[in-house]
Amino acid sequence: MTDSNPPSDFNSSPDFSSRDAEYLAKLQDYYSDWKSIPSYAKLCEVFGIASKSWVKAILTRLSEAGFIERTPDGVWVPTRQFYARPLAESSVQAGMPVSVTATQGEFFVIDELLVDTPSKTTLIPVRGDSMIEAGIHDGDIAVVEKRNVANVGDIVVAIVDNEFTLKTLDKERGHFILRPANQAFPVIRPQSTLEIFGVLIGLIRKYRK
Amino acid sequence: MTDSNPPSDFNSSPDFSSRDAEYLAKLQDYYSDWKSIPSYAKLCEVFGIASKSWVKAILTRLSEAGFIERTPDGVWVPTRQFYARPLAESSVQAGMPVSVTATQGEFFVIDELLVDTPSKTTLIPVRGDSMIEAGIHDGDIAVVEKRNVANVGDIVVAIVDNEFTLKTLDKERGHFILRPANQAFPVIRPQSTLEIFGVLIGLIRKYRK
DNA sequence: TTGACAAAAGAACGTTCGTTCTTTACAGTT
DNA sequence: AACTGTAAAGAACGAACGTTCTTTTGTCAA
Repeated sequence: MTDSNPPSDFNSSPDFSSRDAEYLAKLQDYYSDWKSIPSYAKLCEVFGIASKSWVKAILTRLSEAGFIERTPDGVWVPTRQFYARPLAESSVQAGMPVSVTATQGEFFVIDELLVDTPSKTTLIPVRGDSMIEAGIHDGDIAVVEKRNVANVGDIVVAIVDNEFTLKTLDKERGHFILRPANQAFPVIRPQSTLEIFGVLIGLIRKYRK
Repeated sequence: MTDSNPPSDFNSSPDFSSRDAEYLAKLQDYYSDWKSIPSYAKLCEVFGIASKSWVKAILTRLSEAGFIERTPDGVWVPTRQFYARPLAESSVQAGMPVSVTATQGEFFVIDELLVDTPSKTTLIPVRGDSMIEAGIHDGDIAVVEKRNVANVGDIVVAIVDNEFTLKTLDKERGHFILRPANQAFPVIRPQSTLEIFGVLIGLIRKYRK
């Protein structure tokens, strides 16, 4: 019974059986705990079987299905697909509703989606409401790429009078200014030079918990 | 010369030398490529040294410094700290500026921060402006946990008349309703039963590129 | 120039690993 | 009851692995 009961609709590798999907789930659980794919002997325990050669056969099929791969040194490692989050094809209309059509689409790893250069990226919690009209709320987490240059229109973390602040960078009569996205707050016109700490490249919000 | 030139200010383990920081960087680079910590022999190449026993000594120190650990089976695995993003202690005041004091604080892995149960979490792009007053913009990515129950006040992805929509769940005279966060849009009062696809647990925004 | 110590190398060894090949168990079909 | 294919088990083996212990190299201070 090969693929008579496919595990899900995002894989159609011919030799990937529904039982393999169970093995994949167990491997994903183990990896989620330990961030490592263990030896064949250990995988016997993880999979609940007793045969190393069968473990190898399973991993080979998981590899052909694109969930894991081997380094040039023969070490099994996960692929993107292994631990990625599915991105639904249908977007939700926050405006008008749209038909429920497609199911599974692309995959994304959130971390990789938001971070280009990890060593230069930092997370900064946002306090206050001065950027609320830009959809940046108190409690949001700003993903900031540290660099001291920015373009007009960028939202930047600037250091003004030795203080951090998050504002939109703009130019007024040849001088850089920092513009809040809240009419209750004043535009900041730095007296001396304007020092840029970094540029906002992403935003994270976590609800409830 | 132990720690005469510390690698950075977020670690003060007594036996963690500045050279160990270089080894850590090389290990992080390798791990970033292969998502795996290889054998001691391979690490000799990675570190540019020739001694397996010295590799072990290095890994032991990295372990004591909290960057890696061993599974019960002896496999080296990274800790959170190994590949985490720093979270600045000072928040940025989107409102009023705050002094620049602290430097490095906690660490977070964005993926783990936003996702509790990977298998039930999906990403859905947001289209339209009906939730804009909740700071949810066109083009944002909704992190949605798939489940069919929700509480009043939750922002939910609901299926109304076979259509997806993102709204705040509310109750009106004993009936569930879906409330937009934009006065230009109408409250949705489902005729039949209201089907919940999932609950919004997070939001991601990516600026520019 | 000797001593002391850290950094690194090297050798030796028992264990574990992945691989290959052969064999068994089981279910469905004829 | 025999056939067929899949799923799994098991044995055997050389290579690779981690560990431990000993030795060398380099550097600074006395």
